[in-house]
Amino acid sequence: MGVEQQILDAALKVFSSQGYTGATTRRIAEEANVAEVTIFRKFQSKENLLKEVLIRNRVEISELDNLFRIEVGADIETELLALGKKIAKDLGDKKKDSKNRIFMFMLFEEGRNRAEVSEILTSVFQDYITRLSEFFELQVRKGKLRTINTRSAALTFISYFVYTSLIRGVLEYSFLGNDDEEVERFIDIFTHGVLKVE
Amino acid sequence: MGVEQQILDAALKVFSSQGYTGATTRRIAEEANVAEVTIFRKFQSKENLLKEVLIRNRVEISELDNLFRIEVGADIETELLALGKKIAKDLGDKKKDSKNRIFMFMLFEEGRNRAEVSEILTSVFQDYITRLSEFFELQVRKGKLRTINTRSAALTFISYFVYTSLIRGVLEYSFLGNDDEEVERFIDIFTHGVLKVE
DNA sequence: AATATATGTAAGTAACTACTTACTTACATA
DNA sequence: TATGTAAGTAAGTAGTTACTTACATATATT
Repeated sequence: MGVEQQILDAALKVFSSQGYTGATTRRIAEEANVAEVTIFRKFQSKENLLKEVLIRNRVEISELDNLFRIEVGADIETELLALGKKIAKDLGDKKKDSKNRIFMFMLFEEGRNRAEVSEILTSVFQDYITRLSEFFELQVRKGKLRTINTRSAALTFISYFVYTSLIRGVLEYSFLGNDDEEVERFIDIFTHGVLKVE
Repeated sequence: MGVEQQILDAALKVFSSQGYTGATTRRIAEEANVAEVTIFRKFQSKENLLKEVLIRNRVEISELDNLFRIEVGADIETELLALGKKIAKDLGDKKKDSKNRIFMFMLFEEGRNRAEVSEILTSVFQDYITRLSEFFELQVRKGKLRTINTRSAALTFISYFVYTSLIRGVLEYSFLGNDDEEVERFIDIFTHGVLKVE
């Protein structure tokens, strides 16, 4: 792996856990197993390093495509469940080689003060919502879902997964027990609603 | 207003917008219109100041009580809508004198590294979820809601409001249009589900 | 063998930050 | 009037941080 990539990976990791201000170039260099000066030779400044990390971790449409390529199940609930589990896994994934979505949460804070960050967050969010909306739209046309506002459905869906992933990283001990069971209960509510039908 | 309170208010504001590491005692002093040294005389350290801010902004049970005191509507959907609008308003409120909920979002970041912060977040989260669960539990017993996992319902509900409030503060221009209409669409989905019933 | 390139080591700079110390001013109360 | 208290002013300390400079080393290329 090239030195640039080592640095980018390390930066992603340290920015994620310490935030932009909290992350030091020294710490990033340590994590990347390079000399600190190498960071400046390759990326000029900490600010620019953040930008590069941002650019290279922008969610690729192709990645999203992959996420939405789910097996067509017998019923829509099964399909939604499969999609939900996939998204939950994707968001919670902490493996080094996978794009670290936790990074996004650092960005929520940074985004309030840095226009470039806000811009990227917006585009990622937009991609996700659009993609999900299209999926729901399709299901409505197929007659599997009722005629709802698909963007609102997408937002409801996304909210649950991003938020639970967020709190999982923060709360002392998670009351959210097993991933999959929790997702199943959400999908149940999302599919059928909470209302008692007489 | 006493000097302590001025400092606490300023700290809340600056911590919220800059994060703990990004906030400087100098900036807080400026915002509070006091000399920097006064902060240290009153609160000893920046760390301790954060703790005090945390303690004094802990969501009071009585406040939650107030939030859940909603009018009993004709149907459950109307009640949920009223509750949702109230929560959205509470979370989005940026008035100076109201407890600044944006602060919570800073805490999500800080909570990953600071046990005291995580502890407080956990208890606030727990309070909210418990309170909402009880509300749903009651509605199930009343026969207004079907027999669902009420904690999951609460989590779904909370997720939507916290997440949308989060992105509203970050994203460039909000695609989320009007508050109330967006909430209405969420409540529709939450109540009836997305499934098409034949 | 000569040279260029990529990296490391080490020392340093300028700015900033949390926090301290010493002294001053304003005001309330005894 | 004298004294205590809460606040300000100002200067400073010690540590950290982003970033620079100068020099050394190793490896690949010509």
